[in-house]
Amino acid sequence: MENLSILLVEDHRQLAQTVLEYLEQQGATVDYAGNTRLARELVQEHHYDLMLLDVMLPGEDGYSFCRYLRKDLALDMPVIFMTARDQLEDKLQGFDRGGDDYIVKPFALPELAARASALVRRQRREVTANTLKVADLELDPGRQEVRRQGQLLKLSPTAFRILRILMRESPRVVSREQLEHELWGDLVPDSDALRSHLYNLRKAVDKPFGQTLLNTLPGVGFSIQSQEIAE
Amino acid sequence: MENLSILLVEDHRQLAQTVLEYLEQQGATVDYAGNTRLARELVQEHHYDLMLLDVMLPGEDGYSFCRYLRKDLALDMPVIFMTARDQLEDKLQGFDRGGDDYIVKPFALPELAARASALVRRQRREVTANTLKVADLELDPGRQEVRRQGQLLKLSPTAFRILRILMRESPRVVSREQLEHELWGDLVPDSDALRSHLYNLRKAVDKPFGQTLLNTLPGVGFSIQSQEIAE
DNA sequence: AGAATCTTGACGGCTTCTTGACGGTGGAAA
DNA sequence: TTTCCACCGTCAAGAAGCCGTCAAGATTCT
Repeated sequence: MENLSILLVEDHRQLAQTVLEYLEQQGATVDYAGNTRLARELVQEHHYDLMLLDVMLPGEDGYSFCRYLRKDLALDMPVIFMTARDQLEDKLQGFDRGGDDYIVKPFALPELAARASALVRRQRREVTANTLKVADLELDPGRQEVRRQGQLLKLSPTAFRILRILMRESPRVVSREQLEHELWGDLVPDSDALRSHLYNLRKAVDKPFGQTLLNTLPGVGFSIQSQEIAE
Repeated sequence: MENLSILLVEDHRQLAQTVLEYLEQQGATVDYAGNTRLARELVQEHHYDLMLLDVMLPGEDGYSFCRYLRKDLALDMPVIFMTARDQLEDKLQGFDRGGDDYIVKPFALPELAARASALVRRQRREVTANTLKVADLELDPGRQEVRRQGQLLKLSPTAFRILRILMRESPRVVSREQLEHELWGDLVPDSDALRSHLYNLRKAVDKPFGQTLLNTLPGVGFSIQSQEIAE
C-alpha cells in the first residue's frame, strides 16, 4: 500500500469514510468522489494507481463509468468493483465492462487491501524480479544493475527507480505526476528535483552512447524507446 | 477464453474434471496436475497463460508452490487460488505468496472463467484498445503517437487531444461546443483558439497527404472520415 | 568521526505551446 | 448585388514547460 494513489468512488458516506481511513492508514493517498461526475474530472486530471468503484451510484452507474474509462479515455488503471450485489450476473457484468476484480459488501478491509496490492503489483510487473529490456538497455531489479550494450552503468538509487518505472511502462509515456508520485508519494520535493535526476539519468544512459532512448514529450511526460523522428 | 493455455493443479479428481471440461468447452487448452511434483515439470516445459492452483494438495501445498514459482523460477504467469478455505488469514496468505486472485469453493464456473480472462487481459495489457484507426490514420494514446500511412506525425498536446476526440467519435460529427467543453471545461479561451489548433491539425494531418480527412460541416461541427462528395 | 555518495534547491537559458489578432473566403439571404 | 455569417490561414508574442549545471546539505557507509 506504500504510496499508492487511489480513487474511491462510492456514494454511501459511511462506508466511504471507513474505507478511506483504512487505506490512508496503510499508507495510500486516497481521493474520493461520491458520483461519477466528479470522478470523471478527477480521472482526467490526475493519475491513479487503482480505482475502487461502487456499482450503484446516483446518476450513472459504476459499470457504465468503467466502460467509459476503458473505451473513451483509454485508461487502463486497475478497477475493483465494490458492491452489495452478489449475483453471478452482476459479477460477470463487472468483468465484462473492464473491471479487474469484484468484491461483495460487506467485506474485510484487509482483503480489499490485499486484492488492491495484488493488482498493482501485477500492473507494475513486480510479481517477479525479471530483467527488463528496452532496445540495448537491460535492467535487473534483483541485482540492482543496469547495462547498456552489455556495459554496466552506475546509477544513483533514485535514478535507478526512475529508469525502472520508465522501462516497465515502455513504450508508453509516463506523466511527470505519475513519476513523482511513485517516487515520493505525497512528499514531492519543493523544487523540481526530478529534473536533476533525469539529467543524471541521461548523462549515464544516453550521453555515452549517442543514440537517445530517454525522450521528453513536452506537456505530456517521458518515455523510454528508440527515437523515431517525426516530420 | 479463446486459445488460453491453462495449468490446473488440483488433487480432487471430481472437481478437476468439472473445471477442466468447462474451460475446454470455452476454448481453452488445459493441462492437469494432481500434485506439485508433476506441476513443477509441466511448468518448466511449457508456457501457460494462467494457473489455477488448489491450496490443499498432497505433499507440498499450493502456497508454497506459488512462492517457488515466483522466487525460484521467476515465472510471472497469473495464479488463481481455488480452495474451500474462506478464512481471511488464508486469503491474505494467498496474495502474500504471489497469487493474483483467490476464489472460494464452491464457485460458479462462469465466475472462474471471468476472473481468469480478466487476469490474462491485464497481464497482456489488453484492458483498453490501444489504437484508434480511421482510414489510414492511426492514433496510439499510450505512446502518444499519431501516424498516417505509417508515418509519424508531430502534434502539440492540444492538437493530439482534439484528434483523439474526433477519432473516437468518428464518423460522427462533433459540435464546436462539445469539443471546446471537453478540451477546456468551463474555461474556454476568450478568443477562438480552437481554430488555430484545427489549423495546425490540418497542416499536420491533411496537408502533406493530399486527401482530406478532417472535415467541417458549417453550422454543425467537425468530423474525421474519408471525404464523401455529397451531391 | 570522516569520507563518500546521494538528493535537493537555485539559476539562467532554451524550446515548445497556446493564444489572440488580422485579414481572407465562400455561401446564403435580403 | 450587397451584406452577413461562419469558418479558414497565418503568425508572432507571451506563457508554460523543460534543460544543463553545480554546489550545499543530508544521508549512508567505513
